[in-house]
Amino acid sequence: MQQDKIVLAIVDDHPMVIEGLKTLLKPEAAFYTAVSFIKGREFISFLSQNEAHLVLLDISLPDANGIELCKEIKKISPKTIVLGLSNQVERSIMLQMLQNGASGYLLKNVSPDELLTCIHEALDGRVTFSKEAKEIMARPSKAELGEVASITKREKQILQLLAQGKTTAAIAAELFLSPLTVDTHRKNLLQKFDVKNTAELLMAAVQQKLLSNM
Amino acid sequence: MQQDKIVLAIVDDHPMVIEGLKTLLKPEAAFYTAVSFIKGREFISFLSQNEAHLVLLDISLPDANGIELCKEIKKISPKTIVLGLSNQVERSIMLQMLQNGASGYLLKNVSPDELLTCIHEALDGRVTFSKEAKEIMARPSKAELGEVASITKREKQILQLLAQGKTTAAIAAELFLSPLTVDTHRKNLLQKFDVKNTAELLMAAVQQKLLSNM
DNA sequence: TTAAAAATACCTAACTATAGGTATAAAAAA
DNA sequence: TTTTTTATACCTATAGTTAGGTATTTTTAA
Repeated sequence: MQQDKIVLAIVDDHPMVIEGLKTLLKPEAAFYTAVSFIKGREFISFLSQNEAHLVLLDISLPDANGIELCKEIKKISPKTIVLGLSNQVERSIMLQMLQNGASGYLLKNVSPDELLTCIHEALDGRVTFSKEAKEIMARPSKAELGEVASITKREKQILQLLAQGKTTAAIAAELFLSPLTVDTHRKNLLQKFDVKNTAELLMAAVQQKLLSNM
Repeated sequence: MQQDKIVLAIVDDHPMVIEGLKTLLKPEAAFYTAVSFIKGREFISFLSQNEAHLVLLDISLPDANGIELCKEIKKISPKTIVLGLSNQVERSIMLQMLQNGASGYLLKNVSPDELLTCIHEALDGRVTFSKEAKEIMARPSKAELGEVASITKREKQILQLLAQGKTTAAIAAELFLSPLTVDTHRKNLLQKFDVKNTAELLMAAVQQKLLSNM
């Protein structure tokens, strides 16, 4: 009773990672057909004509934002299971991935066993994380799954000015606002990013590339 | 005329990268014996008892600083050729690696062909870079062209902790220093970078790529 | 082996950010 | 059109940073 193989896509700009994943998947090669893509957009093209059951999606691709890509994938093919794959250990990125429909998140130091376990779990419809990713997710945090940092225009603007070392008062003067208003925005940013001061806020913003592209 | 195989070591905490590299090396398996290590220290132990002709050394290992590790390797076994391997595109890291005796640097998006070419070149005694790494080496950074604040080890350490949102008191506790000392270091940093607060300091540090590696 | 640089530690006072609220009007979404 | 989100503004306290220093010891480089 031979059923069709599961189509497993790998999207990663590093050939060695692709090869590594393929090798780690070999023990179960009987069940999977692996296809791989260096570019995020290539996979989107593929997906519009073909089917993929599960995709291991690198978050930091040169030609696309992994988080946006995940959203796009789920829009084109809602049944495709997405597992985020990255070196990035930011909890907020993981949360954003889940919000955009991902079924889990693996850090690139995943062990061979974990990799296969996570793929099984994801194919069974469960949400899954690699060991280290799980630890990060377990970390206590105010930000719940529903309220992930999506910042408003005004907040982005204030973030930018904070990054220039400006004080609340200076920002207020520049934007013709009350310093108290600026303070409120800053406090909201701290809450959204789940950080406790401006320094940490800016580093989080840098990591999420919120400061470079405006 | 069968000569002994070249011992090629891979030091990387990601099993998938190790597998990927091994797969990419397969075409020339006749010439190489590949050994791999998840931990930097494991390789150091190995090296004290065995020989390795070339090592592909991941720069960002959890248990060791790649740059320091490179220095250590060259001390134990000066003949071992070290090729840095990383996702990190910081020119300063590459330069530090070379200073510590590395024969080149590969970014993890290296293509299969490049990988083999670079290994050949390194074994021939030449200094070698992957395509993208070469590009980065070719353009001197802003940092090197101009006004770079030269900061001390201690200052770098404190900068890193400030980037984690830690307060003077917290940093002092972590480093077993007086808060007043930490404060002095922070003040010196502000002066060196010619900025007026921690937020601006961190952004300047990010721009000069002083925070990504330690 | 000196001189310079780095790391250490202290002081006072002023300034700024952070925590934990509340509240209202104007835009956007549902 | 109602509901939700965004942007606005305020309050009280406390915690933490910044601006001016000075000064000793320990390392590193010349």
